[in-house]
Amino acid sequence: MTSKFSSINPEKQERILNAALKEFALKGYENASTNEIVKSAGISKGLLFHYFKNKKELYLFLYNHFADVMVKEFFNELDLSERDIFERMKTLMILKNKLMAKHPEVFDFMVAASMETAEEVKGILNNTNTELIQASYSRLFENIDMTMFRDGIDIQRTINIIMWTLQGFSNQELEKAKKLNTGHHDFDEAFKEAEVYIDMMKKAFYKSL
Amino acid sequence: MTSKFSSINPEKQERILNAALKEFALKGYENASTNEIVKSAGISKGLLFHYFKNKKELYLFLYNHFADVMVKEFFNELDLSERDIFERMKTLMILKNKLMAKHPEVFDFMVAASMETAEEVKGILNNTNTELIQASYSRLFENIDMTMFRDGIDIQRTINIIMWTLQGFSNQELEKAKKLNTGHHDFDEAFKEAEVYIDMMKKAFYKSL
Amino acid sequence: MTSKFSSINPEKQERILNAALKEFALKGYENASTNEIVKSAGISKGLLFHYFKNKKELYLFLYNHFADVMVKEFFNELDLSERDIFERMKTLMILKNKLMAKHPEVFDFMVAASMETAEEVKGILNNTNTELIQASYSRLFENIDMTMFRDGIDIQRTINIIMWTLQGFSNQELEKAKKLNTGHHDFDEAFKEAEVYIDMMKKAFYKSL
Amino acid sequence: MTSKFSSINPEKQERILNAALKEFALKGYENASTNEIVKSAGISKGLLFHYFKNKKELYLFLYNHFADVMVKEFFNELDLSERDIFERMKTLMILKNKLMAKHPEVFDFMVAASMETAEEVKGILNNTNTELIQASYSRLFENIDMTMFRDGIDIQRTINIIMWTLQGFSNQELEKAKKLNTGHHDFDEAFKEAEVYIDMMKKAFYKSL
DNA sequence: GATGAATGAGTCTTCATTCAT
DNA sequence: CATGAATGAAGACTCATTCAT
Repeated sequence: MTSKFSSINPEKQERILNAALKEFALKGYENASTNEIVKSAGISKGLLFHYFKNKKELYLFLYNHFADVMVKEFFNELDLSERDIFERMKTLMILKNKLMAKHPEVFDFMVAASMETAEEVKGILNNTNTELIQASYSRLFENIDMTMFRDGIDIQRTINIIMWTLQGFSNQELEKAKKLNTGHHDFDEAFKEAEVYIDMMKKAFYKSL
Repeated sequence: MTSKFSSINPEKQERILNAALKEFALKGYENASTNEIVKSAGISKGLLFHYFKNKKELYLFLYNHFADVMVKEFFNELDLSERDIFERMKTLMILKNKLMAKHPEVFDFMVAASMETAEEVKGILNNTNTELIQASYSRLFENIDMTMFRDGIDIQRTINIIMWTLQGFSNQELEKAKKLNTGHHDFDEAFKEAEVYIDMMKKAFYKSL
Repeated sequence: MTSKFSSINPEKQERILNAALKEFALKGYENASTNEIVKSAGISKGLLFHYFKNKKELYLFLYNHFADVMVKEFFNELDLSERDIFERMKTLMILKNKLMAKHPEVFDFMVAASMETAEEVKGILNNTNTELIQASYSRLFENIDMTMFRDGIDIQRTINIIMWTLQGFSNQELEKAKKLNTGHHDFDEAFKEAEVYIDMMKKAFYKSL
Repeated sequence: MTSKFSSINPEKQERILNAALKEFALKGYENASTNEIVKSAGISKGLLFHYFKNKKELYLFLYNHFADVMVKEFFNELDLSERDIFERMKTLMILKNKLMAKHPEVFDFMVAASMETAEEVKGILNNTNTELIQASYSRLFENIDMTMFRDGIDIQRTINIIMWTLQGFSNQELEKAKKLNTGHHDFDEAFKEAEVYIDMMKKAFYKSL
């Protein structure tokens, strides 16, 4: 079914994908209008349903497509040879920010999708969702240098604390940015602040030199 | 406009509020049907729009009403005389669980509301949202005993680490529960696990005895 | 669901019923357009679906309604005290012709309905169909005078021959009328011709005087 | 227009014809989907409309084609040298049953076509219809032995009575079979029953020996 | 206050037909 | 010959909102 779509003019593909992405990101699955999508993609009503047999299939295709795109771009740039967990997390946060700045609508869409409540789409999404995310997440903590942690410490749980802390911080910054909704807020300051947290956690969980 | 509603038979008020709560929690703002609401509230179409000039106003009223109810019930039961931050956070988590068990639909609604993507409602909600949440959040960390923390430590940021960690843990447990969707999962075990994290953080951030 | 419809302005009821009747008779179930129905009934799109929850329910209501009307009108006027089978069949044919002249669209609709192939509607229709028709048909042959038939003749099968013959004749005349589609063709002649067949059958199956 | 079609690979012709036959028989004219036809015929959309300028022409071609096929097969096997009307009618009924068993889809299609309500197709069909049927029907009663009938009897009308009776009986059996929708019902019994009617009519209309 | 009939723009989806390749 | 991308009108049905009663 999707082969039809994959084999057409890439420029048109992109137009359709972007139109759908924006509409779904903005309005959610149920409320998004296929009418709006075709209008802003500049194609006819019939054509959309020639490519995707219904709204749901379009949505799922979008989700898989962009999840793929983002995950690939992410791991392409992520340096997994860095074995210090904090360095790794720092580059990870920077990378995430770069991607968000580069494809903000894709991020909006993925976030909206992961919160999607529409019955029709919820189940299927969660499955694909977790597969991808679990596969990806586990890679983030592969091959970490454990020798740096204090002796006797519970490393697995410590990693969790580190992760939750950095996530919490990251979300806080995001919220701030959204509130100001000045397109770009001061990333440098945010990273300095992140370093402070990292230092606090190093002091707490790493062997003291 | 809402004065009309406030001055009617409280039993009918509740019927309407509950009908709307369920419908919005289940289907989200856009997809919720005023038809279903009036049917399950046992009132006429016209009457609903006599009380609330449109769907949006009804939604906002609901949100404010139940946010109020929950926050009040929360702080009613929360013991702010306990000055040890970990004890406070522990009772806070327990309280949250109790409230979720007692009013699951209200929680569903509030969560759904905070994730609401519908344009019409998103903006306004966030405003009200943050006012309440900021007012509430700041109270949670009032009058904490700072003397327990290691000397020279950055207390404000340490509190953040503690909070983010416990939130992260809490969310993880919620996700697990959702995935199993057995009505109730093993809370005792979860609390034991929480204590492990708390002990780790005490060791890291409190003065060693 | 139908109570809504039954309780409105009878003049409007009739407008809707007639509009739907014509559309369904002309185009069949699947091809009939609810758009056309509302347009020719002079009501809004929403209103039709306020009365009938979908096209199918409207169709079924129509069918039951007009089957009822026709059967009632039919048996109201049919004289079941006449015990001679040929006299009875003659009056029956006359009556059928009168009804067809009086409500031609209803007849078109009922005939079309009984031939309806649309899956959605076929099953349900056949049930109601046969109940009504069996109940009606059996009454047509109640209390016939059997003493007129030749001795030793198989009366039940003879009645079948009579019925099939008169039906065959009736259909032939209908076909002729349709082909000429002059609104009215010469009924008198047709009845004289019917009498000829009746006389032939009397000679064949009745005792000779 | 049809010359294009007639001059292509016969195997492909048959594939297209059968695909269309099935679709039209199953869904009726309006509801049949040219999409389904091309899919199940394994040809492209454009090609179908290259052969037949539109859906209607395809339908009409099908109808004429299969009417021809059936009529030819019918008269091929029908023995017109048998001059006794009842023997002729008996073999005719048997033949009809054999053809129905051999080409059920064709019969379904022809029956559905003769009941077709779609405006576009109704008129044209009836014309073609009657030409064929009249030409065929008249042959069925050619060269019948009139000497068997009672003296003074109206032979033309008697033949009608015989025909209508046997048609009526045949339809009744078909209805029964449909109601039971066991693929095959007891034909032997049906033929015995037919013989009973035939004997009754012989007694009534033939010279007594 | 209370009712529910009425509206009509909007929803997704289908379909015969055309035409550039 | 043959393809299948492209069209857009039409399909059934929904829904928040209004208003006469």
